[in-house]
Amino acid sequence: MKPDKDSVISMSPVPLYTQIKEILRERILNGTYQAHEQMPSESDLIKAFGVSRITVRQALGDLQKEGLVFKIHGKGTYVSKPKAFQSLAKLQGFGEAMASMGYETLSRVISHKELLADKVIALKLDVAEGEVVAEIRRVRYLNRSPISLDVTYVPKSVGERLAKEDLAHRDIFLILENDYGYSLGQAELQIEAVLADDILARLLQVEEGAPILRIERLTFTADNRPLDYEYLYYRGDAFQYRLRIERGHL
Amino acid sequence: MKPDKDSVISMSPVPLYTQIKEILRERILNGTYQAHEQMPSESDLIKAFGVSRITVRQALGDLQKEGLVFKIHGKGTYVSKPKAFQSLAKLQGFGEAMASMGYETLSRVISHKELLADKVIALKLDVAEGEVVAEIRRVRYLNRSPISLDVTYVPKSVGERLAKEDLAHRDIFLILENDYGYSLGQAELQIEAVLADDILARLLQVEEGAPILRIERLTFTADNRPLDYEYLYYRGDAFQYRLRIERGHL
DNA sequence: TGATATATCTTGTCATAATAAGTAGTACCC
DNA sequence: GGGTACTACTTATTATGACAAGATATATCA
Repeated sequence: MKPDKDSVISMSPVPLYTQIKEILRERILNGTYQAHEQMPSESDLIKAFGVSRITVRQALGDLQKEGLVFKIHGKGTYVSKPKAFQSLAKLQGFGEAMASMGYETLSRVISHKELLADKVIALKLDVAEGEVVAEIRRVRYLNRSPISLDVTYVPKSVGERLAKEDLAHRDIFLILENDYGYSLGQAELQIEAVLADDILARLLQVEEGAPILRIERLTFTADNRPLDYEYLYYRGDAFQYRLRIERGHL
Repeated sequence: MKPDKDSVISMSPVPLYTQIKEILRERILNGTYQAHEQMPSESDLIKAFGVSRITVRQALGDLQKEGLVFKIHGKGTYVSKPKAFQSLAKLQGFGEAMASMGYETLSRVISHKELLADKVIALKLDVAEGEVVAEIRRVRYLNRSPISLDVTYVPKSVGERLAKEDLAHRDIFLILENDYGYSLGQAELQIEAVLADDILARLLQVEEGAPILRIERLTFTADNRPLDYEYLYYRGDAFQYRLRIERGHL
């Protein structure tokens, strides 16, 4: 029944439209579809993948939301300029964001321990002060250069499970979502500029006193419970945080 | 054939799912559907509006993207906590943001001139390279302490009008919206950490080499034309940029 | 009683199909 | 030659129908 054309694995638990989306994303990133004007029409894709229109449209619609393509009514679907002004206020892990732009990242876990929540962490994670929480420190690399130090706090139970995961290659966000079934919702960010102290300087291979982008991020599940509290220290010279925000109407 | 139940105007040029989305949004805002657990099921909405499931799902999906509702597979669709949390990544000027927190701000215009757009500015403001644009430099104070240097680029015509305004006490955003009738839409932000050079150090009364939060902001009107391009240099020790973002699902 | 099975809610995914509407090229008529 | 109408593309919208899968309460059986 299911014509497995073009390497779509229909028995996979991953939705068809997601598989197609990933295939198309790959083709955009590797240049099969060049910027501007490209992309086969919906009916071409229907024939190529042997799926229905609704599936193709959902895949293309998702890519459009991610900013990789845009559509013009009556003309077709086009590949966006790789300009990278994507990530419109989208909550992404570092690895996710880089991977979606075609970069490879690596993390090095420098510590993973349990400690007692202080007042701030208890408040943020909505646990009692003194309760045990997990702290994970990772240095993240992009093209072998250190980019950031991530200090992550999660509830004890989550931390225990994460201890068994391959944090060097996988994003915590993706593990939480795909493996643990958490549905991530909003996040609160707080951004400021600081100077590198000796520890940061050593880990990120910059001079002491170099500019550091310090981001505090509290991530909530879809039902608004805090799940993940992080301090991210980005090298100021190597990373820019881009986002798109809207003027609040409503 | 089209059962115009519940005031859906089927002959309108507005898509059905958009009409339904607006009706549901209205009900969420006016409290017909209260926070958490509410929202009729999809089949209820199908019967109530007399439309197909795909239409209801598109309406709910859009509302989910806007953050007003969230879904739980197998359980239902829920209204997100409204109020305060709704201001996810709201675009506002510095003065606005501070005023809403009860602080008073003051700006000092240190220069206001016209110049020829270089390549970057021309690209951002979507004008021809070499075209005349206005540049406004302001130092912003909070409690008599300098907080930021704002370098603003706007088209020549807007700059000429702004020259007559009281920029010391009024936000450019508010002038554009309230006096000039522009409707502001999205903005693209780019945030990075830099070190203060001698000019910044003098203007912001910090040491040379102090951490500076550098924000590049391109603001669009509601119909997506670039209107205002700014570089904002915030003192790292005196300001934090807070926002709330969402995880893009669907 | 307690564990299991079942029925029935819900949302998620996918197929097929019809009509509308925007775009652009072509053929036709004046 | 130039304007108009037609046609053949495209995406946009909506409908109907089916089955999958998560959640939950109920009923059943050991």
